[in-house]
Formats: sequence, structure tokens, C-alpha cells
Amino acid sequence: MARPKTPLLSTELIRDAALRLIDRDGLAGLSMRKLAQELNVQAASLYSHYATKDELLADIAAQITHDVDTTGFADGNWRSGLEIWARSYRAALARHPNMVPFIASGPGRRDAALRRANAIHGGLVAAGWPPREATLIGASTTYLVVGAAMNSFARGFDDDARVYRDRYPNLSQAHRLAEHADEVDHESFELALKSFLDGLDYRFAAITGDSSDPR
Amino acid sequence: MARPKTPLLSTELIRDAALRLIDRDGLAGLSMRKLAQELNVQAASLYSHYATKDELLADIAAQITHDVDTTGFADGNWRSGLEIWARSYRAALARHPNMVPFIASGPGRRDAALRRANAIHGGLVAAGWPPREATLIGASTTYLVVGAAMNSFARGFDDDARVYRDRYPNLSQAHRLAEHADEVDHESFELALKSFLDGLDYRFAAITGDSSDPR
DNA sequence: AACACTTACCTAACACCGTTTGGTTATGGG
DNA sequence: CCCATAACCAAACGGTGTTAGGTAAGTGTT
Repeated sequence: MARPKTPLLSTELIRDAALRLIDRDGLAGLSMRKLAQELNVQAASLYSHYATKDELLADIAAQITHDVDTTGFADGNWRSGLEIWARSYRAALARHPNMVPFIASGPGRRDAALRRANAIHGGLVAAGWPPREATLIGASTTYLVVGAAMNSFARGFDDDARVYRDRYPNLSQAHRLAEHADEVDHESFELALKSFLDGLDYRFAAITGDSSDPR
Repeated sequence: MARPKTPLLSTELIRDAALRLIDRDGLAGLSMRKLAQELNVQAASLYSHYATKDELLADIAAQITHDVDTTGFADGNWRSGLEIWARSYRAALARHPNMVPFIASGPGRRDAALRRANAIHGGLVAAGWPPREATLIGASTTYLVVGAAMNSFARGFDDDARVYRDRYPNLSQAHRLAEHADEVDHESFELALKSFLDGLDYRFAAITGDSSDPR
């Protein structure tokens, strides 16, 4: 077959099929040949639409993080701005956990990522944080979100209770973590975020000279 | 050549050479053939010492995290216990940043990792935290460390200042981040850790009924 | 309308990858 | 002394991302 009358492929079709494969089979489970097969096409044909596999993954990453919300700083409340950003970011990552290693280790130089970074930094400074602190806070919050999304903690425990009994008495309930992994992940993230923001409240009060407890 | 009079290889030799390659060329830059060449040996020979590449990487990961310090809970001070753990963990990861994606996404089921988790959980409970909270705090702290180690934030900025001028006014200093990436990473982590622990102090006071400000 | 250019598919191949098979020889234990 | 095991090797298997070159359909220009 040469060029078909109506196109068989498009970036959207390829992107969606690839993400479906990643969600199902993991990041390592995506190969160009398998993806092509899924689309009833030969692997080489994909290169008419994406120059490399990496470019395809970057496009998928951009789509996943597309609806991360950085508009919460508009009213000058930096705390709720951070909360909305962090929660929407984590939710976006949690929807496609197999893509997290790629998103977290790849460079976020794409336009949309920079626009978000700009909004966050600007929002923090407008609310009264010194620029340098704003940079650190942006990074810190990313640490929390990315770390939570990598979620290697709760998933890292073996489902078999016998492993823990006797040998690690403090972890005697650890096997239950596997059943409730999502719940533990969520609560851990909320605890981390709340504690972090409480700590920032304290710091903010010290910086602005406000001696009242903002909590 | 068949079996040599004195062994050419050992797990230690292989492990060290592999880690050197990873540090130099990145995680994807390690192949069994390249590693074998570095050791003046054929690739198949490595399989006399490690069953798979994954097993080799797990061994490297265990070595990297070997000197993570979880002894700081001994005196009943949970805050300094967490600080010592988090700092030593982050330092271990920062020494070999190319291994972080593997360590952070691989399962931490190995014996040493479980022993550490047991010490942390036990230390928190002994200091007065409810068991469930102790679980969440352990996970939260891991989030911070792993997120910081993935460090995609500061590294994600392009070194070229012209990209930022005009388009992202709030990031006009962002190109300087690349020069001071290590410093920004370190300060961001310390800010995150301090704020998180300050927030936990507040939470702990509420739980134990202590109304005084512990800071 | 005729022509050139570009696009979207194909087949075939290249250079790599992790791993396995099967062979050879030295070592260490009974 | 013998023999199972261990540590090396060459060669191959099935997979990977990617490229080269071919063909025919679509698109734009004169």
C-alpha cells in the first residue's frame, strides 16, 4: 500500500492509542511496533507524525498536565493558590501513574510548563513572598507532588503478611497497605500538603512581621 | 578462553563498574555489552554473577541507600529522627542522581529497606504518634525526599536567558537557576523539610493536647 | 489541465538491546 | 583421582528505535 485515500493516522489517534497502551501495559510496555499494530499500520508509518518516540511521550505528558490549575492565585491568597495547583497536579499524575516516571524526570521546558511556572511564581510574589522564597516554595511544592505521584512507598510493601510477622513488628499491619494503597497515598499527600502549608503560614507571618497565628 | 585461573569478575567489580558507567552516562547509558567491555569480558559472562540486569540495578540501589540513617529516633525525639533520616536519605540519592528514577520507582521490598521502615514507624509511635499517623508521616517524608531527588524542577529550566525575557516576566531570573541548581535544590529541600516539620509540630501539639507552641 | 512537490503509507534493513544455549576449561570437594 | 560446579566464551534469538528508499495519493502553481 502506498498513500491511502483517507489518512489512517493522526497525531491524536497515535497519542491516544499510545496512552491507552501505557495505562494498560506500563511505560516499558509501549513499543513503536506494538503501537503500530494497535493502529493496523507499520511501525515506520508512525514517523510521519512523530519524529521520535521521545517526542510522542513528551506530547502525551503535555496532554496529561494540560488541565493543571494555576489560576488559584488570582485573589491574592497564596495558600489556596498552592493548594489548588498541588491538588490538580497530583490528580493529573495519579490518573496515569505509568507516565509519572517520564513526566517527573523529563525536562519541563515546554511552553505550557513555563507558563504555569510563571503564574505560580508571579502569584506568590504578588501575595507578598520575596522572589527567592517564591522560587524555593515552587520547587518544594513540586517535590511533594512528584514524590507522592512516584508513590513508591505504599506500593513497595509485599501483600503477603507472613513476610512481616516476627521480623518487622512495627510493620505488622503493613500488608494491609496494599489493599488501601490509594487511600493511604491520598491521605499521606493531604497530610504532607497541610503540614507543609501550615509551616509556610508560620514562615510567612515571620517574614511579614505579622505576629498572629494565621491558622 | 574458558575458565581463567584467577577470576576476572566478582559482584563487587561488576557493581562498581556499572555504577561508574551510570554516573557518567546515565541510567539508559548502561548496557550489559558496554559494561562487559569496560571489564574486558563478554556480556554473557556477567550472567554468572547476576541473573538479570534488574538484579544488578537492585544491588546497586541497595548499596547507595546502605548508609541511610534511621537511628535518630533512639532518644524519643521524633523531629530530629525524621530530620536525620530525610537528610541522609536525600544525600545518598543526590550522590548518584542518575540512579534516582530506578530507586524511586522500584519496589523497596528488600530487607534493608524494610528494616529502615520498621525503625521509622517504631520511632514515631514510641514518640507518641498514633500508628496510622506514623504511617502517613513516613510516606509523606519519603515524598519529600524522592521528589527533591527527582529534582526535575530546577534542572528543567533552559540555560538560555533569551527564552524567558518577555514571554515569562516572572521567570526573568530563571536562567540563573541552572548555574546554582545544586544550591537551589538544597535550599528548596531544607525549606520543604523545615516547613513540613513545623506543620507536624503543630499537629503533634494538637494530638497530645499540648497547647504550647513547640517551636 | 499539466506538472512538480509534498505527504503518508509501505518493505527492508541497520545497529543496538537483554538474555539463552551450549561449549570449554579450571577449580574445589568427596 | 574424579567429578560436579563455576567462570569464562562464541553465537544466536527475539526484541528495540530508527532510517532509507519506494510508491501512490493529495496539493499547489502556472
